[in-house]
Amino acid sequence: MATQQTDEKIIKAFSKLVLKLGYQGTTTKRIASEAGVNESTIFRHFKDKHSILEQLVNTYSRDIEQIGQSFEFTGDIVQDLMRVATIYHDFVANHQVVFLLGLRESYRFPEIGQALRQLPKRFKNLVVTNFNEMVEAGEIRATANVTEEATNFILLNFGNAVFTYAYPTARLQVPMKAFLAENIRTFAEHLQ
Amino acid sequence: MATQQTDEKIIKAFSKLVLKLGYQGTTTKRIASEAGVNESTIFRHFKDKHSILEQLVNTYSRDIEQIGQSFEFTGDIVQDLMRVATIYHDFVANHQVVFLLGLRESYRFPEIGQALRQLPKRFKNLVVTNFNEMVEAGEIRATANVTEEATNFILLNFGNAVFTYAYPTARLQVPMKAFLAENIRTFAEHLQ
DNA sequence: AATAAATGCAAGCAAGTACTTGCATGCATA
DNA sequence: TATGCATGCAAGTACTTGCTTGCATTTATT
Repeated sequence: MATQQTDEKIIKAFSKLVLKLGYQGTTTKRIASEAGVNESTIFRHFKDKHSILEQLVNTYSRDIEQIGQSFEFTGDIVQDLMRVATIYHDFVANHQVVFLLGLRESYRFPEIGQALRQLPKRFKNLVVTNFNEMVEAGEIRATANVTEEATNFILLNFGNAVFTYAYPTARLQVPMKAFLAENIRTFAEHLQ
Repeated sequence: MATQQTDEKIIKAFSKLVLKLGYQGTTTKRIASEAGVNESTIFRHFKDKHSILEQLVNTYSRDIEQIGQSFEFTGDIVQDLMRVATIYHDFVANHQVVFLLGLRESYRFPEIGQALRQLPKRFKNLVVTNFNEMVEAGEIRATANVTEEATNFILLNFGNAVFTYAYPTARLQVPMKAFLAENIRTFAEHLQ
């Protein structure tokens, strides 16, 4: 029942369609057509439609654990925050489907919400660790409230990501590169 | 075909259900039951299901134009930003349904996306105006990049709103009052 | 009391949905 | 060449959805 090639075709089609049409709009017939596969074949590879999503969420969760494992702080706050932000946005870009489905359908699929929540958690830890080291090193002034600053940093990046992927046509949107180079820098400099 | 009372019952039921069940999950049969009204009555008041949503979006758009019309800056940046943030979050709280539907379904209903985009625009204008005055008044240092700071401010608030309403059960979430009192203050103080 | 408007009720329709089934066909491996 | 596996194909099932219709009943207005 499983040539991996077909699995991938289905997942790829599913992903592409979900971005355009949402979960419900992504019907099994459309998936089949987009994947160049018969509808019945989908159900030979996946128990049901929901399992396709499940597989994507699993990948997402597995990838989350890799985040920041080999991250080395440079000691320069501006550089460090820019790198953290870059990692964050790369991750979201590579998991757009789960990210968006989490926004749109987490009320219906609690497990996605569950998995999604790990992301800010993980990044907040990373940032808090960094901030604490920086305070000790004198790179951040001692009066700074580390927790709030870290939260603000995450919310800023999260807000930008939602804007970028949920409203691809909006105007406020800052191109990602400029956002990382300028807005994150602005934020970081405030801490010094 | 129109006693306003019934109109309101339907809209209220629709709103309540959409928050829990999303647009597609909010079936006309459920609306009827929640509103205590016969299903056919819904279609005597609204052309179709989508028109219920339309009416909410119209209200949203009308209300947006009121924002900031009578806003007077105090000259104290911390206070001003806290007030702007409060107005923002009150607005979102009063229009949760449209805000959430915009997040979830704007790919399907472009008009909602359209209406939603006015909100950050409007607020960004408000903030930029304020910032420019503050720079002249010496309340914000002249070296500050007004546009980026304003964008960051909006994204911060937006991110927090999305977190609050899209993931009501998440843990990173900062209670709104604390967010306004502390995180916004932290942000504002950086500008001085 | 008489008229008209708003609603309830019950049945139903057309279209779409996820998913199934039985069989024929192609393809690779042994 | 023969066997088995993955797929295509076509038809169909059971269910849900938005929406309609015809008629009886209530409610408000004059």
